[in-house]
Amino acid sequence: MIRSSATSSVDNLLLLRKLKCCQNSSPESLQKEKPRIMAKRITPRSQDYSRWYTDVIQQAQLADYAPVRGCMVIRPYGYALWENVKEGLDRRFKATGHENAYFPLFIPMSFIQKEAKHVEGFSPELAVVTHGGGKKLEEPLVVRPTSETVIGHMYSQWIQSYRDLPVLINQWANVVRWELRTRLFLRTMEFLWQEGHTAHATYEEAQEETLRMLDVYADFAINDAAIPVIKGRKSESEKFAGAETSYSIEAMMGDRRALQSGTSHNLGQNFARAFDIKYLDRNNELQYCWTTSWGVSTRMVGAIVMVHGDDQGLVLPPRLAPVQVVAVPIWKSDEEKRAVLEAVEKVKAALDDSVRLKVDDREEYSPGWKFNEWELRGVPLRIEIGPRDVVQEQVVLARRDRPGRAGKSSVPLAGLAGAVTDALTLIQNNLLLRATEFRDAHTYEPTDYESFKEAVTQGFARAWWCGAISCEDRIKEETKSTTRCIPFEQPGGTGRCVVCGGEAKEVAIFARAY
RNA sequence: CGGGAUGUAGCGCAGUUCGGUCAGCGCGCACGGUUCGGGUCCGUGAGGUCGGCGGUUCAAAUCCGCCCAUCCCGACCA
Repeated sequence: MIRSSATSSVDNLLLLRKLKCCQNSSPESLQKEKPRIMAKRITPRSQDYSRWYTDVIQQAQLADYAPVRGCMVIRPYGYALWENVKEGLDRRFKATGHENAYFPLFIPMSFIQKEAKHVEGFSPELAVVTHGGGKKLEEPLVVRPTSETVIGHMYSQWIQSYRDLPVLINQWANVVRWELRTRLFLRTMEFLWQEGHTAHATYEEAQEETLRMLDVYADFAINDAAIPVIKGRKSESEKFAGAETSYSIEAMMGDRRALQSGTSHNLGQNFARAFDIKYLDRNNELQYCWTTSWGVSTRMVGAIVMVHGDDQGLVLPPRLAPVQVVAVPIWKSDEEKRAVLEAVEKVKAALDDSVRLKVDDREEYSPGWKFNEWELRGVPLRIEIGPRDVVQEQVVLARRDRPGRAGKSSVPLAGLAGAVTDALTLIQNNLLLRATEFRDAHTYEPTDYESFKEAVTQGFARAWWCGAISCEDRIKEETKSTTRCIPFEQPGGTGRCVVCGGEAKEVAIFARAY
């Protein structure tokens, strides 16, 4: 995964805190403010985006900070979301011929050191176990930051012949990278992910696999997560440590910064040579395998939060939402209660098979309170059922993607299931449309360096680049933005490098990134 | 590792300048009532070795020293 200098608006944050102190100490503001609202309020995105992000995650109960620095606890609601992400990906992996397996958490230190670029890239962020059972270990064990090495080691034993190829294995696991600056879901010291590892007889097959899995990621992101992504190749300086070529899907977050949301690597024969992964071909000649690896992590959850969320909280795409529909009954008298709950039973019967439905019949909270709560938690569709609805044999549907009255409509109880699935489809499509429009509205095509510098403060810059590292470095140094990827979709022809004016054969996407 | 800041109830904070009813407020939580179509309102109550250790003092949340933790900036980052 690619990371780059994350300039967050910390100064603002500090300022805010100070401001808040001052307000609190002023006696009149202390008494009359509506403190109840304050307690559950989310910082508006426009005021402080990163604070909004953590507010939403904590208040929606996706995750919480762990007692260990840089680590987080994924709470049941957040884990349910992750499980849906897993399911969507896993289904696609199986459909493309992959099997799941599990490799160990501990990796002998010497393994990591076998591939030169791999060591170089990973050593600064390794967690190393030196003692076990009260004794110093002969050889330190690395807590896996990724598993190319152990898996390569095993592949070298499993693969003898071209008949054994291809090997198509995926594993769902946790990995550890000793990060200095962490953010919930986006970069934590331990995170959950999936890592696919494949071995092939030829470069072409490996390349095909690498691109196939990138397509799988893009398909998932677009169709399940409703996140538009740009597929492309990583620049030399941004590629995976040990890869021949890296590819990624890049998405634009709500603050217009980029987030790499999945990567796929053609590892060439680098790991095959380091781990001796060889096979006999049809001519009885010994050949090195060609391997690939590809991964998507819990970072995807962060992307979902940042792409769709608004100032009321989370907005979850229906395909992935742990709760797709929440029903809130409303009543005053016991009599009404009976009638309303009876209607709720009908709703349940109509929807239970087709959607993930939750009935919130808690009596200790008012309907208004529940509305806010479930909006904060991002439930795509709400059903309100009160006495008036019972009389008219209808319910009120409220769409999360259109807050307030605008998103409400009355539908008859008869045929509710159809109306609900239609609404969910509508919401799913609308989220993707909205995110795509937002991204496109903030994507620029600067042709000179001055406008380029402005563009990367506003969103994505799609610009000609000569491919020189010096130009890339200058951009990074002067604009804090990085090469996100060289998109597959190219205008064709040649242009002038936006930095040096030299001949450029490709355009690249530049942006400030997480 | 360098620079900055913070640590007082589950959460957010006041109190620290000028040591002495300084153990306080709001939210949350528990109980009772009242409300319920967009975060009802009222009452009662539980809850804290003031980050830790040491020092100064008749007296320390408050002053001094050391330590620890967290956050931010920088460095670093497939």
